[in-house]
Amino acid sequence: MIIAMTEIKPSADSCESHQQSSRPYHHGDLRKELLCAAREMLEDGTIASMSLRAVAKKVGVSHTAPYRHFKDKEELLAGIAAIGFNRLTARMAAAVAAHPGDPAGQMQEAGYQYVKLALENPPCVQLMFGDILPCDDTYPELKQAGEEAFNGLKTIIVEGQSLGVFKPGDIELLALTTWSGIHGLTLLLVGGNLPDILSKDIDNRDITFAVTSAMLDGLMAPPSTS
Amino acid sequence: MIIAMTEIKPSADSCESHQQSSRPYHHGDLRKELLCAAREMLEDGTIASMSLRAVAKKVGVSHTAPYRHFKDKEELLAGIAAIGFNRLTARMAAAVAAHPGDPAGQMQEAGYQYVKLALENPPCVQLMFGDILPCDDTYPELKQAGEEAFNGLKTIIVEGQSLGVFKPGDIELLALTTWSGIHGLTLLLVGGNLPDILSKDIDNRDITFAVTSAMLDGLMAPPSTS
DNA sequence: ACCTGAACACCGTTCAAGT
DNA sequence: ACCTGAACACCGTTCAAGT
Repeated sequence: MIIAMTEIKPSADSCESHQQSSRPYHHGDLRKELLCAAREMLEDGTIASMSLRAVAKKVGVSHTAPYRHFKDKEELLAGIAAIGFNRLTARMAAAVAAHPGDPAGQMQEAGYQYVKLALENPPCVQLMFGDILPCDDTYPELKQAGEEAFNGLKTIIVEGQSLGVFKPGDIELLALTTWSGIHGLTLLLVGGNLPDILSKDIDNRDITFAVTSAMLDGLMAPPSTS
Repeated sequence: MIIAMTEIKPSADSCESHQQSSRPYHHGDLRKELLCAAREMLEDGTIASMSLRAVAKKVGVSHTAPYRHFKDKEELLAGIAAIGFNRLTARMAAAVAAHPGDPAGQMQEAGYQYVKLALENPPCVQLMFGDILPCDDTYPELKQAGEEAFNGLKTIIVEGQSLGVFKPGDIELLALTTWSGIHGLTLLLVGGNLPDILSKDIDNRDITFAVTSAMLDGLMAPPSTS
């Protein structure tokens, strides 16, 4: 069964203040606070440099308190990755809404949103796709969040096909192809693996649009009509 | 200046035995042995689980000995990543040689070689592209190895254009597009992010060829001639 | 030159104990 | 229920000392 793309959670893009406030012992929602603080720490640093102990200290609890809410450091990381997928899904839906009836435009915009999100928090992307977390049923929330994001992409392709803008063909395969292209570009940009390759004055939006265009049109020359 | 793709080193695909042998104090080439042992440890485990101390123990030296040969754990990791790029370059060159005069076939084969190499040692790919190591001039050997691999791809595109098989257009951009597609597919496969998406009986070779075909042909429907 | 052992400041995780 | 502090087995890294 394919999971339908249901409602898009607003997924509050910001976090409450997590300074150690009034209550000396009981926090309002320590789980969320830890998740949020960890996400922030990830933004400037690596996954390895984000220690559970440091997160606990930032929130103002002892270094063993997180174990009341997460079995593991891994479980915390899985929570962060799930948030990442939810945000991606939300932005893709917004991209679709912004270009009604224009699947190619939707695809370009969705790709750019993907790139932008990734650049805001590269280590989070690493968490979502870097083979760090298990993709099986260990973290159902994570798995479902990932599938919802993929379904968002498939929706664009299905609409493109029904409008006759995209070629007919296996949806899963076409979705995988476009996902691969955008995903690969994103990771190359995030990883900084494109240093001298690109002209200096071209920005990420232009690069993303250029690459998605090339992907949509294909590389092969049209059959000669001679 | 673009660095030309020079000679392909055979880059011995296997390692010498690294059991602690005769010499009690001085090793023949401890640097290489450490690199090799670390690469092997990476194959079954994660980057985090591969500790410098464990590598040293496996080779049979004290846990501080590696510091005679590597400034850092990071420097060791950079050495492993460079080896990965060299192997990729070599396999791409072999893919080109296997399909003379057929750029599309070269591209498909190169893509498959990329996928295959990645699946043999996923954490190594993470090291090569996962934003873990700096891409600047900190590790010149690593940087050059990466550029050589990218040049191998560009070579295919240049030949394809001159034969009229591929569209004309900016080479860097087309190379980036195909690299992104293959790179993204590889990481999705390595990361296990494609669990229920794919039919169970289709193997990686078929998937890779299908995706690269879709990339070469593009997704857009041909302009209607009505 | 090359390697060792002790030492330091960090981890993640467990567990008995406190509120 | 929720949190703490001590304790354990690990890290990476430094440094004086050994061959």
